[in-house]
Amino acid sequence: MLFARLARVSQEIAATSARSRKTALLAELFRDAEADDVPIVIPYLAGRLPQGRLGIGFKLLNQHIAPADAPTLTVRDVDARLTEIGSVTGTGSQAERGRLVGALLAAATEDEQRFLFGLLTGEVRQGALDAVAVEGLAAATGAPPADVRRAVMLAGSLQAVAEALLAQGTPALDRFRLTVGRPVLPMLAHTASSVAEGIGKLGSCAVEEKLDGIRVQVHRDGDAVRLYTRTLDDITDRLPELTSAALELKGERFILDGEVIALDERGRPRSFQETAGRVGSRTDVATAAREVPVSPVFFDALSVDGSDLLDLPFAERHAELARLVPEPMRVRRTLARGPDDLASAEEFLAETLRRGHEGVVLKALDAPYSAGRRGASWLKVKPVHTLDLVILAAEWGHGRRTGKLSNLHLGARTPDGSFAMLGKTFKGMTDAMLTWQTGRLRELAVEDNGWVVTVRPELVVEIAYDGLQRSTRYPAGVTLRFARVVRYREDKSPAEADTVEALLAAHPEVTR
DNA sequence: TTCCGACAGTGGGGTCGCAAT
DNA sequence: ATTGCGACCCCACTATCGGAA
Repeated sequence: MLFARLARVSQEIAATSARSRKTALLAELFRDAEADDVPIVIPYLAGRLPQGRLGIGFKLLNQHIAPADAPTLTVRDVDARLTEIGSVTGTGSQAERGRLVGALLAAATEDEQRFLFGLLTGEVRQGALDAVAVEGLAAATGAPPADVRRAVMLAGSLQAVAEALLAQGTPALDRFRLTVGRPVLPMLAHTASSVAEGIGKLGSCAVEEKLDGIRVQVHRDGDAVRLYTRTLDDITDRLPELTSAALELKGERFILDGEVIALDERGRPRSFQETAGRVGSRTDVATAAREVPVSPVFFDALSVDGSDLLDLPFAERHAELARLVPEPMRVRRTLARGPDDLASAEEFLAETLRRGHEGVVLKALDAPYSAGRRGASWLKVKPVHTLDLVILAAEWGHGRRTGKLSNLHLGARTPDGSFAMLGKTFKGMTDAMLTWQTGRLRELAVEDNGWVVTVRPELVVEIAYDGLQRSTRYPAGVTLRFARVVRYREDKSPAEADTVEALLAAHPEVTR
């Protein structure tokens, strides 16, 4: 199959907003793909590269090579060239990669260049990624979409399912079963603004501590233990204490879902940065493990002794978990049997926060484990802080925000009357707000370098954030975690904005 | 007809580790 | 030795489509 066809279809998908049409376009293309093309076409049209890391960044792509007049590249040509580029290592490899990328671009037409650029920068922007590709795959083969979706969750990848399905048809889906040692996409949670709202939606539910660590899926088959992250990366070698913990459990074969977190000697959580640094350390695991030991805390069981628990209600899965895992290694929890238990659930949240944790997750007791989905049966509740900050600058947006000032630089007052930047945010604005702030900020502009527009610090905005964390990037030594805009405060002057001092005082644990 | 679940898009900060300088 | 940068961790929020109610 010609690469140009993918480029054209991707463009057509991007041009329509109807998901049904996107699905139909993908299905037509999948049907026409030869067996050897499938492993390439599927990820490309889901906006991903099968090779993963290639060492090709914006710089290498931005060479302005004259495009070819006529399409000649096949998808297999492109794949082979990218594999070659990814395999170049050693001294001068960046220059060699640049040459190879240039040659590839020169062989591509203008449309193909554009699609390549999107693929390599992860910005395909066609409004269709894995989920729509799954729909297209179902349409192309006549398989029920729900069955395809489930197979993808259990395989942990679209790729494997697509190849089997296109080669062998619907019966191939039966091969994708929950298997110890093969990771499945984890179930995710929605947000609720309060415990009351969450209980209102779920009714009878478990209220569990939300730990600020790294999600981990633990597989044990006899003496073999494997650990996987949320994106199914294998991190077994980095966390030997988790392997030991899994081997101490009574069961021989199981899959557990939980969180790994670094706790201090009093059992209080260390900062997320410390936990993340530990989990990310690969080169000297022994030293890292000595300095920042981590603990597993489990909250779900997906498989025990060969039986698949995914479709069981959470209450039953948890009973299995409790049989297998002793209490200290399970997440703290309480039960709320509906709105009558609201007070005790709120007290549980308060106690959780006193213990230094992030918040709670409410989980419907009757819900199955919806692998890979952000199901509505798990709702996280975290306290939200707000500040009134001053806009110091704004950055021009990309994609659908092109031409709009999008990413705001936020500052807090300092004792000398100037403002210290605390971070940026692009979240929380509606389209109307984007339009309004673009106009307003241009009135306040003192400089525009084409990327950042610096403004007079006169506009006050109310910002919500989840907490404060240490930073080496910003002058106050701290930055806001997950900052988002709540509303503009044109009724407030910059002199009424919040101060760095007050912010630090509100989060003493960060600077201590 | 209205409501709401699921998706894609738009990026944020930090950390690690590799490659280039 | 330092620096640049990609890949992963954590993540919130809005717009939109299309099926459910």
